[in-house]
Amino acid sequence: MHEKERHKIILSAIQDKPIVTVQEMVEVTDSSEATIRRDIATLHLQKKLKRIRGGAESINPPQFVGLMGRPFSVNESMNLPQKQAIAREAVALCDDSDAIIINGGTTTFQMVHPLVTKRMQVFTNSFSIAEHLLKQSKNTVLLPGGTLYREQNIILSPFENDVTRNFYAKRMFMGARGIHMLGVMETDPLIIQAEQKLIHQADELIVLADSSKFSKRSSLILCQLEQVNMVITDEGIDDKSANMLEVAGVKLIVAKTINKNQKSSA
Amino acid sequence: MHEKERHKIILSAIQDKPIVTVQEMVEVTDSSEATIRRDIATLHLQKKLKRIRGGAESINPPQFVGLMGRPFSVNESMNLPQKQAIAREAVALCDDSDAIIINGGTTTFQMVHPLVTKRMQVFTNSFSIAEHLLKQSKNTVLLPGGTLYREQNIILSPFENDVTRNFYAKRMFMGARGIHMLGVMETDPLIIQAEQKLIHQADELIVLADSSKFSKRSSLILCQLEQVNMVITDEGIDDKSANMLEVAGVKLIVAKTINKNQKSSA
DNA sequence: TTACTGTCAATCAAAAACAATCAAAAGCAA
DNA sequence: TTGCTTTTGATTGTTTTTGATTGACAGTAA
Repeated sequence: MHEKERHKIILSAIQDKPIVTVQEMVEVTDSSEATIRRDIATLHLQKKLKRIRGGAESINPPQFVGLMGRPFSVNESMNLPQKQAIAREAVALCDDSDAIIINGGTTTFQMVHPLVTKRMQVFTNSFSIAEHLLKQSKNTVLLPGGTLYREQNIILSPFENDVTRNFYAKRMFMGARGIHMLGVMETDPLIIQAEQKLIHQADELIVLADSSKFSKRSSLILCQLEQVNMVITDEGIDDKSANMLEVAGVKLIVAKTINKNQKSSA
Repeated sequence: MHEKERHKIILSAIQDKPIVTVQEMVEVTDSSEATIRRDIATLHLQKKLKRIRGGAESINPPQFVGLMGRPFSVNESMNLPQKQAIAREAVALCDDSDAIIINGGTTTFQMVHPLVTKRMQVFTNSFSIAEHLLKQSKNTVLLPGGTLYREQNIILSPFENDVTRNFYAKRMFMGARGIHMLGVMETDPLIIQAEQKLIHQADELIVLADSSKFSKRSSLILCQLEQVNMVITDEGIDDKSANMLEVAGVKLIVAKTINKNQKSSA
């Protein structure tokens, strides 16, 4: 992995949560401690972050306090600029007074910020999204009932009788672990269950997935590609994947990442 | 866990309530007493808090932060020590692995703190309680589905089919606006509806009400006194009210506000 | 009184993080 | 390819942080 790439990842991660550790970055970038330390030292000199013992700290107080202060799997804080661009596009599709469903996930979480100025009805099983929308926006927030899972900050319910069935939305926005010819893929069976339940509660199904998701396959199929109305991704998507979506009849929106220092080394 | 993280946790904990103990922080941060003491000593030197025997104290005058950072209404922040004592008694009734229901309210909210060290199943319609328990404790947290009301930080649902019906608890803890011969009283019809739905989901109904509530009457009757199994209040309760409860067959617990050195922590 | 409990400071050893160094690997130009 | 430079990973020993232990002290109960 290139130095620039690592730097991007580190800076992204630090936007999501106030502190990142060297160890976390080692895992994410698959490089050595020494390298990460060098990176952090470099970025510190560039005043992009503050070096602290054990890792790095955001240089300015974070505007978004991260997902409930929980240690957020850093793996998922990758590609943050892409996710933000994708989320912006997603929200751009919505009007005030729309009713939408947002599934919990790191990409969908980025919808929070552009949603702040809206006044919509938002149904979400993400505790984090609910929390932020409640505090920072005037949107109506609805939640399904169930158990709160700390790991994912998500509300899941094994029960069928659920408020979910009483809510019907114009659009449902969903993240994914991978997008493949086989379908939209996820890893966690519980999440699969929750998302499948929600898919039927909206007119349109829109999947938010940064381009890295197209190279990934996961263990479980969430739904067929044909069930998806639209995919929003970033500029990194390859032609083969784009073609695959077209064949499946899925509309594709490519969100442009706003990034001055975008070196197209990929 | 890193020093900075612990410091943040300690400082945030101290904002939630006037004093935190070393033990609490040990459990929350999963580090040793020595480390917490060092942290508190450091923060004391930085004048971020005041070190006291057994823990730390907020440095600025008792600033009640209340539900989700929203300031309490003056009326409700008034009897905070009483409410805390009442809440402590309430939690003292519970064992680990109990399943309980907690209704949203300023008195019941005070149960959060003593609950931090427990490992129970907590069903609550209070977003604030859920939030704090999720972040600061290891309790299992369950939520009903419905709409999030900003005003009260409560989840309310007009629908009958609800996870609520799938949860059955040993005890339900409920606040009240007033306790009167006519019954337990509330003001908000929506809250009445939610609480009535929950009353049937527990073996015992326990009402938490500081003594000022006995002089108050509100507009709506939530339930008859006879439905209540127990009332927990503070030392300010008058004989007439105590007698009224006895006649109705309600067990009464009087929580002692500030005794010599009451450490009723488990 | 004595025994017990909780708090605390001092101390030490283990663990984690670190800086410095060097050799291997990767990149690049001729 | 060779030769040179940059980057990386591993190794070393040093420093910092942490957890556990000890004994001292104060408050409480018997």
